[in-house]
Amino acid sequence: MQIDFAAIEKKWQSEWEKNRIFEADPDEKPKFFITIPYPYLNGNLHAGHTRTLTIGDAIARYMRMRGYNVLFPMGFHVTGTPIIGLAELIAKRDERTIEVYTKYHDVPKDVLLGLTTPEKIVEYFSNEALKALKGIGYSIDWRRVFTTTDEEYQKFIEWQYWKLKEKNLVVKGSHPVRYCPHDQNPVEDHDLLMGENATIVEFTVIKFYLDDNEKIIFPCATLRPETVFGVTNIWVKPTKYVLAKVNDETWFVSKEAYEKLTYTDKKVELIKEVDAKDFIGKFVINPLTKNKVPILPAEFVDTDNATGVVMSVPAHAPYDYVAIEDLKKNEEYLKKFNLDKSLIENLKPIVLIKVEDENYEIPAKEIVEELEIESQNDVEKLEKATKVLYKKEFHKGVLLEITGSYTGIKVSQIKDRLTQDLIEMGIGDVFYEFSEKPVVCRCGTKCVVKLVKDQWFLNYSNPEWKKRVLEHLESMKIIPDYYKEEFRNKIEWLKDKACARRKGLGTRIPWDKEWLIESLSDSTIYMAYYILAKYINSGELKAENITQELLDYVFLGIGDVSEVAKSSKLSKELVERIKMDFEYWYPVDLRSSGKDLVANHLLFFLFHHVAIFPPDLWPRAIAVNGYVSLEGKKMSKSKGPLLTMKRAVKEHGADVTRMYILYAAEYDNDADWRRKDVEGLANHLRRFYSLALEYYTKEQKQLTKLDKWLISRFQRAIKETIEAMDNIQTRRAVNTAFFEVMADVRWYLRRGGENLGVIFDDWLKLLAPFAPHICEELWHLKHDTFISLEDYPEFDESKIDVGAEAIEEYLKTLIEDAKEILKFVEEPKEIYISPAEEWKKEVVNIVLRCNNMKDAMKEIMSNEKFKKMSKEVSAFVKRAFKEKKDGLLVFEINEFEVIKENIKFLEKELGVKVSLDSDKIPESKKKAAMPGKPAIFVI
RNA sequence: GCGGGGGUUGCCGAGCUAGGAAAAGGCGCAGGGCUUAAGACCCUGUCCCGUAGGGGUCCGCGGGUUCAAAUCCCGCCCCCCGCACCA
Repeated sequence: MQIDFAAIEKKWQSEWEKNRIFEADPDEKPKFFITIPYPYLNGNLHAGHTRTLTIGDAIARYMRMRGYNVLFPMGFHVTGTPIIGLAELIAKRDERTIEVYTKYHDVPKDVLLGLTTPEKIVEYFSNEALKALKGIGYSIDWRRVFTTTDEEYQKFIEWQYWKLKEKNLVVKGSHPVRYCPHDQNPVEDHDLLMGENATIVEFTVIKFYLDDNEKIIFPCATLRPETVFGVTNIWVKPTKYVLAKVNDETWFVSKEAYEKLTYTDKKVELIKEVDAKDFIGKFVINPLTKNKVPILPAEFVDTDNATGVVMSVPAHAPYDYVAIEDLKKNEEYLKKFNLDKSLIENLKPIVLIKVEDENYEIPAKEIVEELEIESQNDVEKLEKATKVLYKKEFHKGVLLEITGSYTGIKVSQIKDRLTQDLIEMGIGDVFYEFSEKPVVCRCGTKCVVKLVKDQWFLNYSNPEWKKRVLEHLESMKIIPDYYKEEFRNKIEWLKDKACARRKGLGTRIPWDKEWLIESLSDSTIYMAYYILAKYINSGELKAENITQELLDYVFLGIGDVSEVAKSSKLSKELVERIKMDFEYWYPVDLRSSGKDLVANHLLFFLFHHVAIFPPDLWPRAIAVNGYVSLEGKKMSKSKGPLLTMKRAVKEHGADVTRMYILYAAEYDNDADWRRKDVEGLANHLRRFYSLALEYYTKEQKQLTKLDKWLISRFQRAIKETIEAMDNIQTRRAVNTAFFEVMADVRWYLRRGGENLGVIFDDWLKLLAPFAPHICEELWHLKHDTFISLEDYPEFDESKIDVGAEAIEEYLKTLIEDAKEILKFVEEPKEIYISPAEEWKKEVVNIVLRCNNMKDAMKEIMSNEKFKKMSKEVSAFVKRAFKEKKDGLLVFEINEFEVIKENIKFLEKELGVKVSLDSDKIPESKKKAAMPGKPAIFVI
């Protein structure tokens, strides 16, 4: 049947808008404030947005029908660099960009070419987004829309930053970034030619002093500073190094290290190039133990890794152990450096870590021997030995007495503490290095780690702040629940975040105007801004009115109305009204978002709320959903493929698009958009529509047992749908409310049901959150209210009819069994059916007697005749217990009567004459009968 | 490496925290019905064997507990995602 989805959708969208039914203001009902992260507008809204937003809208509509006053607002995010980047690419007529934006974002080429400034892009895409969001029928309160570059919004952001500053949560500091010396810019992943997987690792530098010249420092770099207690010597590569002035010290480092140091916050100056050979054989002092140890040559030293000077810990480092053994064996090499063999022979490994349950003499020695490592050239095995040993010691190792005050500390917990101590003592430092190399910029230049100085940071590492966030997390609802653990881990992992930028759209840091506030940091508590936005859009509130005092008062209750009104040049009444709005709507009851925002936005969302607002205004719940792929392929905004929201709606209709995306996947699972499946769903909806036309307005007849079955089954669907929606399981909800009910409807019609209309009022309501337009249209066949504002159906236990359900179940199995038998009979003439009353009583009695299935099964299974059919019996007993729990043991149904009453139906289904004459059934067949499974005999 | 999730029938996916028949629902495929026809719709089948409702196999792999395990316990293999200054 042809249905003009588009016309129906347009009609109701305009009705909703005209009647302002989604504009939410405080009232006496309980409130529900749901927000979805505003989309970033460097392109059109796509299927990914569609998923997150449709889930949000379905929840909003559901909660509204459940009796809540629901606020579902939306804004647009445009701060940051990508929009500027896009404007530049369009201005440059970048071919790839033009292709992607015309082909995938559906921007007409002539329009696209005009989008050469960030402002034009923002204007264009926000208009498009608005059209898309309205065209899919989201129940958004559009009076509150805004864009993050609005002057008023910037006032709000400034306020937020002042609050953080007051609490000392924005601090100055330095941080290491990947940096391209040629471009003189930090590099992001997509700017890299090589080394995308490299991370920045922090080496601890320990300053060994040259014995005969205390001014020269050998800065040994290590990832395991605790091994400083086991140093027997230090290694340098026999090649050219340099002496450099680093701050006020003289360091001996590799040439590469010198280069790298120039990008740090240290003052660095080259003194001269030196030959490492001139230092080999000399001694340095271990600054912590004061031990005097020799400088020795080693070929394995990589001058391009950290300082190019390393400590040797033969007890715990396989490389060091082997290198020393190599030296002992190679007299010629020793001679070359004028080294005395006895010096080497006297190097005794110093063990400083004990691994629980193991009794190694010298761990490195043992593993080297175990793996039969011959020399330091055996790199592959050495890497393996190192990895195995380090891992074991890191996880299970404990420091021995030799480490003095660190005795007993776990290796896994020592690094940061010891490094900190060393720095405080003036004998330590840190050196940042890439975890893998090379790291090369797109321009071909090798990247370095640069320490950006004097930057503003959000002090997320602040333990007090973290603690409060963690505590709040425990009281929140996180959906799905295992993401709570994920959040816990991420909160602990979160470090200080640089929050200032040179480039991009955004708000300037109010006390340091040369910096822009980084765009993730300006979108943390903006849900509060939706309250203001209504008044801003109505013209009652202007940028100049939005003073610090006003926001302090509205959001935090600080200050006095009269003064606030005066300073903000607003009426007292308006100030109070805004404040009351805020107090009514806040906190956010649910933030529903894509899973990509867990480790960033959602985290910051929590941190900033905890920092700025009192505990009763902290968010209550977070829900996380997965991505959408297209025909199995990952979508990409910048490369394609991409399906825009508008296109999906245009091609398939809003309701089909919504329902498909809600049904395609649950929670954080990814959904796949498959055109064929979408069309299949459209058919289902058409079928639903025509069923409604046929039965909804039809006059009802007297209710039969079958009708009661339908009603009973439908009650179960209501219950499960509500349960699913309360858990934000839209897939389960649609599956139940639509597909499973549909399956029951099919059976109902097949059984000759005529009163399908009895469930339709409720069925339409049940489906309204998912397919609101169609439901609204059909609802109006009989009503003149908005279904969107009706009460959601409630589970009514009194309508459950276990007896009716048992009958239909019974008939289904009976038909199934009979058909199974009929397969084997060539020309069936008649089928005899006879219930097994005796066995049934026996089993039912046991079930009634026993408290649980386990005991019942034990008893039943002790009977040989049941044991033979353990599968069938257990199934029956399981059902019996379920029914027993539901209050009635429906297997009390009179099978004989049921068959008798439905004999016509059975004959129609089976295509043969059905008879209830048990005398005609041979004993052998009667034996196969079970409770609920009558004896069947075909002639 | 660390952390989170997961491996179920041709596919997508329930079920797995309360152990109880090859295991919901959707898709696909095959056959049949309806229809002038197509589409839609309805029915049946879709692990293997079977001329009586049965038997066998089965939920990543290997063990164990139990009358009974996809579900509980132990060991192993494999896959996906995050690890940041980017929205």
